[in-house]
Amino acid sequence: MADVQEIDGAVKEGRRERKRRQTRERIEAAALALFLERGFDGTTIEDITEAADVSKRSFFDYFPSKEEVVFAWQDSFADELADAIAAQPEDASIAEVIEGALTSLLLTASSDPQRLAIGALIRDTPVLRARDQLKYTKLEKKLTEALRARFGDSEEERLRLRLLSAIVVSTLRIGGERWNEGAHELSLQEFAQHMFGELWATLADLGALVRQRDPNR
Amino acid sequence: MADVQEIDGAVKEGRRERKRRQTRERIEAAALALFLERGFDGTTIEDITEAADVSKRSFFDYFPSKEEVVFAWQDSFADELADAIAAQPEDASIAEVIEGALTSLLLTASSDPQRLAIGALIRDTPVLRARDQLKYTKLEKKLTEALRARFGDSEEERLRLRLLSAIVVSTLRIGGERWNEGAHELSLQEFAQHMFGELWATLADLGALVRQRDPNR
DNA sequence: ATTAATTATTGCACTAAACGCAAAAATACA
DNA sequence: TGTATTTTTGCGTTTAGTGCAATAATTAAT
Repeated sequence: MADVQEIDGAVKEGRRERKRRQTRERIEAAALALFLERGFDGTTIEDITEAADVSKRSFFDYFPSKEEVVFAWQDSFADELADAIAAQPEDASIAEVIEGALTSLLLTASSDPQRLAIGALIRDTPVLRARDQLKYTKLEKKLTEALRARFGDSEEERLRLRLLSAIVVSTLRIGGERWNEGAHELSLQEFAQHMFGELWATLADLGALVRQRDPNR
Repeated sequence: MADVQEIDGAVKEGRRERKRRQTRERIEAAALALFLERGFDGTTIEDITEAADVSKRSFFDYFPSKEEVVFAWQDSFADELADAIAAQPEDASIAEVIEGALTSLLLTASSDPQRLAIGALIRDTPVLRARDQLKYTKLEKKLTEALRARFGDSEEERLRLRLLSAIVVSTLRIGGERWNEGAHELSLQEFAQHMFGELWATLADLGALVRQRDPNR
């Protein structure tokens, strides 16, 4: 009764870590399934712990709150962004780097049905929607770091890159809202292209306007 | 015992409305005083209702949650923004309108010690900080509306103005963060001027960059 | 293998937010 | 004055989240 397979498997992960990871995954899976079925507010923590077969108290040993179960995964998105930025061609301009990285990231994310389902869940749950804003904050931070790493980190550039990051993340957010408002004749890729087109055009127009009024900057 | 003064006072506001308003104000005042004294989390709703001398249950008849007491007032900020936009000179460019309106709004807001205190409270209370993000959403919406009212509302312009609003609100947010990071040798007015200067310059640079790569837009 | 030290899991009691409901109090109105 | 309406309250209930101490599982040491 005491002997289990010790043969293959990860050499680094002891029984403790493995079980902990499994339990965490079990809670997460049970929670998401229930959320999608009955809604976030319609699911109590007890429902989750019963489905995952752990005590109510243990839930809080894995997640600090009910909301965190929904958002735990999404830190990875910001990290993927940093990778995507670094993966852009050497000779690309800053605008091209951003557009390229974001587009490829979007296409990847949108092909994951789980993510789409969670996105829908967040969209029609007010509490989650509020919390979701944090995602953009994180994204903005990561983007700023990634741009600094690639395009310089001088004191003068710092604020500029931060503003640029905020602009890009806002575009992403607004694009997301528009996309989810329905009625897309365009593919996601075309849509993204269109959004970036509008963004760059807006910047160019405003830039020209300001330069014209105040030429010596 | 039944006769109270009915002489002067508002003719439109009956005793009912007046008392209700007074109670609401009493709760609000008591809550804010306690929050500032003991912190948001360190204050229970019972503390508030005792100080305001109403039942615990009545609290929820006036405010849907503890947080709302803090944020109830701040809807007015977005409305003031709309007014400030409308009040800008006729011949001002869109950039000038925005910079003018926001600057005057900022100066007004920063001279209200109550607002500053609440701002500080929000800043060092995580729950409130998360909720505070909604302010920017509202601001963005209002700004978009105000700009549309002033600069046209064609289908092509809609997205552009929405992007611009997001950009401006982001600048406001980032500026606020920078300002609160401390060490200001500049006055608030100078600081705002500097932030907008950086914003317009960033837009102009990016605009030029994009036009140069893709001249026919 | 037995024992000792860590770490994970659980049960239980507790605080606090928020909601529903129906009784009681205050106010308006005729 | 009496009656209808609205406000306030008390009470019970649900649920999220915490603290603590006991128990169980795992790892490491002898």
